[in-house]
Amino acid sequence: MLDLKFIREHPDIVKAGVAKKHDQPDIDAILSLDTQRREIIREVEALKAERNKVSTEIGKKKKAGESAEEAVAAMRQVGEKIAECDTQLREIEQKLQHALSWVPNLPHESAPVGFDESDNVIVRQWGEKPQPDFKVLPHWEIGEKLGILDLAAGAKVSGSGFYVLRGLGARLQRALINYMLDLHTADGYVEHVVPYIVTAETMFGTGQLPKLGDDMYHIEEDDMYLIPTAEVPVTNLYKKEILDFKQLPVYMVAHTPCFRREAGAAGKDTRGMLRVHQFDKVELVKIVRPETSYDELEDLVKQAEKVLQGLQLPYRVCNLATGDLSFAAAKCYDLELWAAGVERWLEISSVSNFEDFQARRMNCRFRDEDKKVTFPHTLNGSGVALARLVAAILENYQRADGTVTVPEVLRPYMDGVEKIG
RNA sequence: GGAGAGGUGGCUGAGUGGUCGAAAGCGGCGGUCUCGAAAACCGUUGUACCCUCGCAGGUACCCAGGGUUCGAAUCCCUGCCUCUCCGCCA
Repeated sequence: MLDLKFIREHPDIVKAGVAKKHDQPDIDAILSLDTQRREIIREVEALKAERNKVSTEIGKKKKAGESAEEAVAAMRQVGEKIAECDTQLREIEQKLQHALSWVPNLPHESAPVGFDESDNVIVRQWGEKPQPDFKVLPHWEIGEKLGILDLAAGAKVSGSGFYVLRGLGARLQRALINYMLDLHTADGYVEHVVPYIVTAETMFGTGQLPKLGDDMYHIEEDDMYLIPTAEVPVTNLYKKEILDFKQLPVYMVAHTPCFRREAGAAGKDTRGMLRVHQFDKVELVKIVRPETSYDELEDLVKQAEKVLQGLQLPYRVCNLATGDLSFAAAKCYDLELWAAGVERWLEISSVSNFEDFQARRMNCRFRDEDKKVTFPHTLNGSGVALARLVAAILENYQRADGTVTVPEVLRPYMDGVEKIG
């Protein structure tokens, strides 16, 4: 959520910012509602001040045994007027809140202005694409051959878009999870186990609601949502809190499944495990002082890169164009992993700075050295997403004889197994 | 799921429908004292919004939302959460 005061004082900046994101919320409507709101507040507060004053006097008179009929009658009328104004005010504030909740975060100046992903800027690339002298099979083929990936079984149980890992395939995923959690916790991120089902309010806090409601699984009976990312429960751990500045920065990590309806993605990546309704992810979340957030963002990207470097997987870092930024993000780097079988760069991590956008929605604040209460900045990054990572390993570590080498860092997590098949 | 109890400021905990944003204690902060610290003493100690250049004002908030009333932390209704007991269950 943007600061209403900021919108009021800098409507042109806001309009230009949302335009860069190719969104068109009605900023003028917000400004007009804000004006109306303040007018009514002034009116109703003056009435309330009067009522409070006179009511106190009535109390005193009654105590003294005097009659106060006139004042009571007058205040009854004032009370009616107050009720009217309050109703009006509530309506306006609801409208304002609604309008405000649909305004995206503004992009940071260092995000390249552009329409979509084709305008993303490649910042750096790490590692060499493997140059195999044989035909590398896509992960779904090698996975099925080795008996470690069963897409048909996933479809049988849950329909398309679900996968089953078996034997060393399942073991490989578990090894990856442990490897990543160990890596991050060693660097100071505190491990968490969090709920996978959250309330609508929680979804609002990180900005998934109201705009992205269609992409999530909703449990109607309880009005609860399956999390699309651990970012949601982990960041919201701090909603409605006032932190002490000494508690910052907060570094957290959690492994969770992620559930996505992928509405609107029909027909894309239908094969394999590149776009599925459920996948696991290790997520990093930071809550930091505003003035440090862009340094923290760079560090967070490096933290995610560390995972891929450890696995010796070639990747590149992209600075997302404004038009490709998500609703809540001010700046975002994507990590894209090269997959030798499908011969594509796979988006495997998204590392974003939300500035105070989420904090304001969650009402998470901190008290600084001068006791001033302000919003911290929140960041998160995948460290990293699993299904695609497993896919990329099956492809990049594939050998001509149809076996797959286990990346060295994972062997301690797999009883020393060096290859699958 | 059933029965009961309860939700008050950072914490503990008081609060007859009127002067209560709320006693008291603890904690925190500032000061006096001290070489320094502890103790003691004094002072201070919520958030949001409206208004103002600032000072000063004003409004709201005692889990949340409604209601009764001239006036609600206090009375009524609904919801949520916590605790205890029972049932069910990994």
